[in-house]
Amino acid sequence: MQDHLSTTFAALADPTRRAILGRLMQGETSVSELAEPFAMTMPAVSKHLKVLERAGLIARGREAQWRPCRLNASPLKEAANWIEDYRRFWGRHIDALERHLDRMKLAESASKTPGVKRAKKTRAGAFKARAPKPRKGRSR
Amino acid sequence: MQDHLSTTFAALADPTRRAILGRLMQGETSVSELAEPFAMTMPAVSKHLKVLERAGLIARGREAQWRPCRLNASPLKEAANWIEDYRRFWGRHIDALERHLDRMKLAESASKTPGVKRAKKTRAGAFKARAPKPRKGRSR
DNA sequence: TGGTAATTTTACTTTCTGGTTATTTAACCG
DNA sequence: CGGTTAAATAACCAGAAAGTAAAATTACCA
Repeated sequence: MQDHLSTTFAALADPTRRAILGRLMQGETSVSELAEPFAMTMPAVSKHLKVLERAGLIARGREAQWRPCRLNASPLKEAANWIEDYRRFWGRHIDALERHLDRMKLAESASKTPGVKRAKKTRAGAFKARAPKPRKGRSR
Repeated sequence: MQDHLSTTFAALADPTRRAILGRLMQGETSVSELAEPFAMTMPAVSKHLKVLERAGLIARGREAQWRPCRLNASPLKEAANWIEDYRRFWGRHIDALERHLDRMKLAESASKTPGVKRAKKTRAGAFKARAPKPRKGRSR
């Protein structure tokens, strides 16, 4: 997965990991305390912590038999900066997401209904505006 | 992966996908045009687009045999909001990330050096502050 | 009607992820 | 010393991701 930003986003793409970061906002703590709210074994949490650590989102110390974890949010700054560039785009086409979610919901209930088989009615309608530069030359 | 936020972050955790979003900032375009900069086949790009679509980050139309893609940044808003909560944490412990990166770099070069075998000197040093509530009772 | 272009789908492979149980390491404590 | 506690590691597994090549779909065009 190579680059730093990808590692950061990948680390955030898990609700357990985000919850762990949330917990760490209120102060450094031990692994078992972090694990407690979750319905999973310690090694699983340990792996999540390793992912967070490799992303630089947490730092770990050692205090006798405990390995306290503390939050380090700086990689989030980089992520936030990346997202910032898109700020001027949310706001226009605002409801496209909602339409998307609606469609998802429909698709879901449709898939729950057997025998429907996805009617072939998906034609045109959206995107009548401009053709995307057909560029006849350069078949490549 | 279930939840919406995880889906969004997962979609962002790939440089190809982020580049596609970047390209889409300068306007809607066709799949083959999107694919052009990348050293991968069309089906691969098609899959990336599907990931972005399922995350609600792009919308797709149909114009004859083209399926133009357009950017929809609204899910990024949600992601940005989540990250915002951590803003007050970057800034303190600023250099923890840099230390982390340095350690990574060291580990890398160390692993390139055969016969070193990781000297046992990793004790204490960091985290002398407060023990994380040893809580003697409740063995559980 | 047949050809061609754009894109998706299918089928398959490889690698990564998130979880498990069982074992090991490290440090405390009596 | 031996026992207990905190955590990591090892070995394993199922399922998702990311890629490929080849076939199918869809619509234009002569």
